[in-house]
Amino acid sequence: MARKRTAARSAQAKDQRRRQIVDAAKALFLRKGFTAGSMNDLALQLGVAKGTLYVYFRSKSELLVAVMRGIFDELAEVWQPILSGDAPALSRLEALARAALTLCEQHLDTCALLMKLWGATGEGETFDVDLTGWLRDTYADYRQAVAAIIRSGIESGEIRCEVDPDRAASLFIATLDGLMIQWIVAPALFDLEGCVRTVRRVFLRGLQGDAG
Amino acid sequence: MARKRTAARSAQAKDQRRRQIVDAAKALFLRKGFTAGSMNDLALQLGVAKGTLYVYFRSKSELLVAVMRGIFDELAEVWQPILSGDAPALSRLEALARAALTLCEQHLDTCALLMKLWGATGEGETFDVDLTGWLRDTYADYRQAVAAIIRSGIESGEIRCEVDPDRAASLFIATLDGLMIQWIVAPALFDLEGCVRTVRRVFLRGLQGDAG
Amino acid sequence: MARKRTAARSAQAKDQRRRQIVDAAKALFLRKGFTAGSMNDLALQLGVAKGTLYVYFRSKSELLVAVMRGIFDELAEVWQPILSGDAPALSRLEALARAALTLCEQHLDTCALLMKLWGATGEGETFDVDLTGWLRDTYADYRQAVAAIIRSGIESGEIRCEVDPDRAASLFIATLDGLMIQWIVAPALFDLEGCVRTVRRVFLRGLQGDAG
Amino acid sequence: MARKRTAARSAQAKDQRRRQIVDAAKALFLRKGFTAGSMNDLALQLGVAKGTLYVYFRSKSELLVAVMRGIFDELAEVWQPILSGDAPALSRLEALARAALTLCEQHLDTCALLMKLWGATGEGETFDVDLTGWLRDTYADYRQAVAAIIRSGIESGEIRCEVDPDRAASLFIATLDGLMIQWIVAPALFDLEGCVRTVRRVFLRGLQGDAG
DNA sequence: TATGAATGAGGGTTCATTCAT
DNA sequence: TATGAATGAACCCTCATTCAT
Repeated sequence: MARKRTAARSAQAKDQRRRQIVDAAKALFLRKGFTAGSMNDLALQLGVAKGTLYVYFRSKSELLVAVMRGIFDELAEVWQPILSGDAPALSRLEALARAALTLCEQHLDTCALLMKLWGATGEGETFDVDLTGWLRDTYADYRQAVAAIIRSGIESGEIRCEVDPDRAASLFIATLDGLMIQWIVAPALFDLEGCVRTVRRVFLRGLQGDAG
Repeated sequence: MARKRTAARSAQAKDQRRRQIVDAAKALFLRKGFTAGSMNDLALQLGVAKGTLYVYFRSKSELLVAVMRGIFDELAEVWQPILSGDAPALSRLEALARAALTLCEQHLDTCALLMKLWGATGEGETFDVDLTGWLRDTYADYRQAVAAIIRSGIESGEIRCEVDPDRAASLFIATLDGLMIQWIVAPALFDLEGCVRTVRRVFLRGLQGDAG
Repeated sequence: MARKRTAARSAQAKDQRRRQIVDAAKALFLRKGFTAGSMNDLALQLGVAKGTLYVYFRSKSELLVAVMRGIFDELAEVWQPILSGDAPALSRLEALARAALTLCEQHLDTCALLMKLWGATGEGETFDVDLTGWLRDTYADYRQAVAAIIRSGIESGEIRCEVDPDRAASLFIATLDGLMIQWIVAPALFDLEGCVRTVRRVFLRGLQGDAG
Repeated sequence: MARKRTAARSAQAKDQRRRQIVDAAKALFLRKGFTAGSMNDLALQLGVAKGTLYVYFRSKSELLVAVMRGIFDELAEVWQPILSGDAPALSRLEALARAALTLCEQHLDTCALLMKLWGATGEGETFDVDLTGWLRDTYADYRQAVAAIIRSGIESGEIRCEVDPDRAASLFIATLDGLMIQWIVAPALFDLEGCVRTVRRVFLRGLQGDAG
């Protein structure tokens, strides 16, 4: 019994340590990029020995995967409630846009990192993990979820029936990704509400039935 | 006279060599990314000595700049005629989208490189050149050109007057960038005409006046 | 406790390794000069990996500083007792000369290295450390110490009062440096006692009061 | 006849070119040291192609020899008249010291270069020319010339007979070399007349017969 | 004679990773 | 579990030298 508790506590401690490392790695990769950010830097910043990192992650690549997963988990956290909600389609799309862009605004650094990491994907072609594949699957999941919303909008008459739900979902996500890029390149130029309003007035309006 | 011709021939040869190097660098950076792609690889691929590269480019960064310039020059070549044309606004926007996406389709590698390089921008201390600034300026130029088209569309009544030209231009470019990303991540899923059609049916339709 | 002992042993081992590297660097720089002697050579000679050197010294320059410090420490070890002794001035000066020249004789290689390193000082942009300044200060220290001896000799009547202690100290050190140079250039021609005798018969005699 | 004149003119032009290169090399080696100063720099500074340098000098080492020869030639120019003059021994020695130190003062940079080059002597052990040997011979020549003066001073009774002319000559030259070193290390501290006066008051006084 | 593109060995330095402790 | 010394391959870049023109 005592043994078990100890083990549990230990497992918990290990998890916490892992998280600390991932957080530090996130900050490091953001500052320096994946290739340029070194395990040495990371160890120094964490105040542990270089070898310790390899107790928790088998390689630098594995660490990269953990960091990316963390980023997409954050997005999932804010999107999931909206995706599984039952509001009208157009307002759910607007909510998704607002949620994604809010996340950008709050964690512009994280978004920048996403771009950096994504540029690193496939780099050196020797990753232990298929990052590109994982990214593709993640994108597909989101597209399907958005397409489902659009499809429901078409059924309810909110959205014109000639719209192809899958393609429109792609376009929707593409728009958000593209806005994120611009935000990163020129942070000063953007404001959340302006973007959301334009998405509503142009994109969502484009989806809308003529009666709308 | 013979001297002059020789010099001219030599200058031409040098130019050609430069171009060869840039092309090879483009391919290399695409495959491996900027940081991971080494000058050694590049020399090997070109079948020249490492030192030769430094006869043509003072540093790896300078090579990167040349590569990026080349990419944007390609885009400019297809966009410029459309931007300076006098077709109706909506059809010009559609033409821009088709041109950009066609370029993506034809040079998916180049697009991927663009993303990679962009992720690398600012990575690792400093570049010899302010790449980020240059990228930001280039984006701004394109945004203004698109905004001008939209503005003319509003004047001609093609586009609804409540649309903010600058924001809509941002959205337009963002959409294209975002589509490019998806294309890179999952090349199999996309087709040019489908994308253009969706841009027309959703985005452009969203811009259109009610009369359209 | 065991931990502590281990740490102590480790620190000691590290110190020893450092010393090994400095010694090997001394030998290398002597043979090839600072710029021409490479870290590669050094590693090969020590039988360690190139990277190992950078565990102990951050850069080649830092290694150079360590080497120079070592050389001057040797000199300080033999001069200090004489400088702080209380023998008559002239015999102390003779002792200093003999000590310095003996060191030259025993470590002709070290002397040659000193000259080489000194020539390298200021060579090639910048060192991490102000070697030239350090060298200048070290020289100044010795000059002052010698001047103090001469001054005491003047007070005791051993040395003529019209001698300028500071200038004479300079001349004394210059003579020793110059002899060192000749020794290095033509090792076969010199013998310790001959030099010391000539210093006594000419230089010290020149300092002496007429009564001497 | 015309042929001959042309050849003469050409030879003259070649000589002039050689001198230009040596001068530029002197300046370059002074600034950067021998190893760090590159043929590229040199060509750039001269405004000629890299290959041109190899028309006049077979290698970098040969250039070094030319530079060193030039430096010693300057010294020879001021010493020769004194050496072959017939003034009293002590005043000739003083004249030599003044001449050498004046040269130092006027061309401190050249002296510094001498030290640098000298440090480079034997560096890499792959010189095409035996620089060390040449330097040793040059020193020997000067020592013999000075010894001859001292010997004549002994004969005339100016200098005490127990002085060993060869050793004293060594000491004399050593003193001048050592002063040069100090001058280079701390230029601010030295003045010509002070040095000469001290040489006279201490060194030459030490040589002098008791009657002096 | 003069050129300058090309070379390729070698420069100092970094870094992910391993392993004995 | 945690360490950190050691590794060695790879990094970008420099440079004396050559040779076809």
